[in-house]
Amino acid sequence: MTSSSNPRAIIALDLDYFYAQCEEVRNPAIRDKPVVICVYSGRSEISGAVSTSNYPARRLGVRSGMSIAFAKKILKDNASAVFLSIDLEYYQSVSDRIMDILRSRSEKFEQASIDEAFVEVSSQYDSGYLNAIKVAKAIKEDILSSEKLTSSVGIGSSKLLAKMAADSKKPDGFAVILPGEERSFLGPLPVGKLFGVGPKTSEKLKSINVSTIGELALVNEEKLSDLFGRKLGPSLKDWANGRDESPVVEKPIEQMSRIVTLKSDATIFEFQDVLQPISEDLARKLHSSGLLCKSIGIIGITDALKVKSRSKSLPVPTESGKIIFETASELFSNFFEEEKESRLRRIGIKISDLQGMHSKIGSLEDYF
DNA sequence: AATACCGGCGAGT
DNA sequence: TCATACTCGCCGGTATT
Repeated sequence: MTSSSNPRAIIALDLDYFYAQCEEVRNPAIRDKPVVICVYSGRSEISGAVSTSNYPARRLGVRSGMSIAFAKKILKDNASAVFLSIDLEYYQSVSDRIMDILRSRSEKFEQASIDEAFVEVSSQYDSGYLNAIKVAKAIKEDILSSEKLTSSVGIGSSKLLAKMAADSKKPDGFAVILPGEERSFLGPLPVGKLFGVGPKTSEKLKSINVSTIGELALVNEEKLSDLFGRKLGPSLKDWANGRDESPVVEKPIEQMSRIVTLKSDATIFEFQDVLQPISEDLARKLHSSGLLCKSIGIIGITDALKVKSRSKSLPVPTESGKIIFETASELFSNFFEEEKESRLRRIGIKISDLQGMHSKIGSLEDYF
């Protein structure tokens, strides 16, 4: 018995410069001006980082992740530039409305982030993706009419291809990679454009003379495994060849975290006031999702910006803010005992091993 | 020998 | 220039069973 099936038809949707565009919709007067969305850390008047910006700001050199100070410097002669503090709740409410509509209308849907989603329309497959194109255009127009937001969409035979298609034409873009065109689309692109390949991986690939995705596609698999590990190595080769079987499926929440920047770096455990509210926050979020956590961790970012972490799995899953707080406190005390010289700039709590409230896991010994 | 746990790293939005 | 707040996946090492 042989079986064959059509390629999948997947639409990737990406809301353009999402946070900044939400602000443009809320206040149309700032449209066409450089708009910078800032995460102020509270250490000084302007300390903090740029979350994102609109295209006028980007054209002048503003980038995600740069310091607010640097963005202000770049825009210092631009009287019209607008710096706004991030308002995540507002963007989340806009996102929720859009995602709920898409989810309710799709047979297969996956929200990938606050501003990205996949819709699969394989069931009405045609070789020119005419149906997928029609659906994608309808989605774009829906979002434009209901929320006044532009978006970029890509269509391809996998999530990877659809996503990279969407990325290739931004903003307000529309790109289709037909089945069979995968390699010719990917081949000429620099490896850094491949989803999952960031600066570190690019650097390593450069060291073995691989600079394009087409070159990566030809590298010996064992060599990639040696360099990048048994999972990532083979995946890189697959992706570079346009192979990606990952399904369009909504993923359950796996972890939640909260982290804050301290007013000044700390060398001892003295953060009850900081940990208390974020513990309660996490407990509330857990409870509202109907989940329990089985492991609790702390995150610290040192003055040298190195990430430190400690974690502990619990004997019994919890949703208690008190237990989250007490466990995190204990982990921080232990951490500073082990690393007396550490100065922490940012601290946070991560809860993971999330499970449904009524999942029956474990044996009798867990209860007695 | 398999599985679980732990801390670190990399990547993405 | 001076560096946020999240999420996810994977790695190697070690402990547990």
